[in-house]
Amino acid sequence: ERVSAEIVARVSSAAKELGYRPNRVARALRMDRSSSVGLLIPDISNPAYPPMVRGLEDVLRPSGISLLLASTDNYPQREVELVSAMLDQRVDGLFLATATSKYSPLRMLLAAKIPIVLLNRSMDDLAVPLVRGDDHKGIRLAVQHLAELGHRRIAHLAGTDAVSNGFDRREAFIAAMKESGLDFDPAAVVSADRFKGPVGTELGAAMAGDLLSRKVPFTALIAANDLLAIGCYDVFKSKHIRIPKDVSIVGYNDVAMVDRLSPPLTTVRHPLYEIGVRAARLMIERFAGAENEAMTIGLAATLIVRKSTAPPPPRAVTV
Amino acid sequence: ERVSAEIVARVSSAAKELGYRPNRVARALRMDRSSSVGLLIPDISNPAYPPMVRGLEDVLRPSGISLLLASTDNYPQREVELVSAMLDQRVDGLFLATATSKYSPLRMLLAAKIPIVLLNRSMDDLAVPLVRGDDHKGIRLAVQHLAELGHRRIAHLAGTDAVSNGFDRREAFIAAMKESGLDFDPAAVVSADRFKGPVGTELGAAMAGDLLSRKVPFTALIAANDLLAIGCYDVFKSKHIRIPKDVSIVGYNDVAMVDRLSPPLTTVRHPLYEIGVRAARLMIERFAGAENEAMTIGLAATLIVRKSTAPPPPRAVTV
DNA sequence: CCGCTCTTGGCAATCGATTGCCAAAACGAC
DNA sequence: GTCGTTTTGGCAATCGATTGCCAAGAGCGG
Repeated sequence: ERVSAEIVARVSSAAKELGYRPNRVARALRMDRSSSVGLLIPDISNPAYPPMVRGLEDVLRPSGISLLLASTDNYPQREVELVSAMLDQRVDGLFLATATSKYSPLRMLLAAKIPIVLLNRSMDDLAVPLVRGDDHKGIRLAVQHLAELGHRRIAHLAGTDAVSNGFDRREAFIAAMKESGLDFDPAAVVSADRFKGPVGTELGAAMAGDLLSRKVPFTALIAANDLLAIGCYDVFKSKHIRIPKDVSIVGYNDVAMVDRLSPPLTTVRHPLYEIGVRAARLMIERFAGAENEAMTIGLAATLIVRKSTAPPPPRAVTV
Repeated sequence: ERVSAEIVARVSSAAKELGYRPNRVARALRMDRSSSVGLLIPDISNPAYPPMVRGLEDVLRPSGISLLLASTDNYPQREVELVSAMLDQRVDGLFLATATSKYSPLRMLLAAKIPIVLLNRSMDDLAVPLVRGDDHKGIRLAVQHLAELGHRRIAHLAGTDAVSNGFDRREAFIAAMKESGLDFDPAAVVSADRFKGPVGTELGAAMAGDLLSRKVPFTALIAANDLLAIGCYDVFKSKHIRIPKDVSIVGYNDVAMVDRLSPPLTTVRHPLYEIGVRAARLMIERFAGAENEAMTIGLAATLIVRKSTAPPPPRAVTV
């Protein structure tokens, strides 16, 4: 700033010749800024997360910020341990894609005043920026699409209530059903909370089995996410229920490869990559001094119509 | 060690009461050990990598080692930048799933004496431990399976020569063809090097199109990885070539969801998760003082037979 | 030539934990 | 009670970069 250009050039060329590279650990200690951020996700093997991670990476890299990744498998205890470790490591910020709506033991740790950005899932009563997809709109699009095809009895495989996504999508489902004047039957909603174990196709299969055992009539089904929808494919196929001839299925997220299932899955496109991008930008703005405490960014959801939805058969399945 | 148990208890309880947590940055500076490691992969969105990352995570977490993740998209320059950044950050070790066989500008950086473990891809003339799947065996299993079904003319969609996997699988393919006494035709091998752009289904489609344009007869095809195989599905379907009736297809890796394609893909199971696990163990042993410099761990490959392979049709496709 | 401002170079403190050393205190044995 | 050993508390240096301060030197106008 106040040194001559010549000196600057001389010093930096000398530095280059000597191959000098500043020790970021020492700098981090002195400045109390590590230029690294932490990211907690449920499971990197769940196909919904890699695009989100890429979104974060792509924005953070140009800023020279490195990313510490960890999977929690939705275990609160592990989450606390991992957050503690990251805090001890003095990350400059924390991205959480693992938030639960109600009380989380994390709260205590989050009292630490490092910037936090929530991805996808919100936490009640916590003034923290959040980037999410528009679940209400997404579900409404799905319901409307099915209604237009002529479906009146639609079932829903709902995610956990503890997670805002699961809760919101179920609420949205109920609202959209009434809005569209369809026959909403509480018994046609199966909640993941009735089961245990990891979210995945097996869970979807178990839930679909539960739904069938209830004998509630339905001609279409909306799953809270694509993995659950795939579980339905498995169960329906084994029972010789044809998709979409007998039952229409709509997924959620538009995860990789669901366009290649048979039949290709109609699903709501959740902007996973974009969520990562926007979350990272929010964090960087925060680093730059912006006050974005309670800001929520809602990204549009769109319906991707493929081949798993069709007009309903004359008589509803109750097999 | 030489202090009374009572003091130890007193101190640690006091520490707990005060909520004392050691600052890992300061410790890292003093001890020159950060308890973090770096991981470079081509792209976390490529479904082959999440399982590998999980394998690493699952072994590193119990040891309290955190993981810095970065995707290079196979750009050597980005790789150099990311490795530099990680070195500046004083990671204790580096996992590279991005190695290229021949010269890489990375070499210079790797002169730094931090432990390195290569995943999946090897680097010529570099004494660094490597964990890989058995590509020769995997390809041989694929060829033998097709031979047993009665195929004699088999095509191969080969990966880049610059990457050991691509090279090895192609060599293995040629060797296995001769070994099995089949009709090996160099023109039936399409190399990814003839194209540019990211590895993915589009590349596979382009390669399959190239193969078809050559008019070499073949009744089966082995792709160097599942994504390429999926690209073939697209092209063949658009040309009304039926799988497996007209052409049999074998993939490689057994990535998530390929069991749900139509038809479900016969593929070689590459132990992705296990590679991550073993690599992490190698690293930890190294931290503990083990000398495992040039060790290579080869993990078994197995063939997963699904529905994309069948006996050849009476006459070979040359469409 | 003096006094002023602006540039340099140099020096010391700091971040928080680790490490080694030393003195003080406690303990045991003789 | 003395000597030797063990425990304890305390102190200082260190890791490498950042930050502020101060003095020496350069440059300029009066």
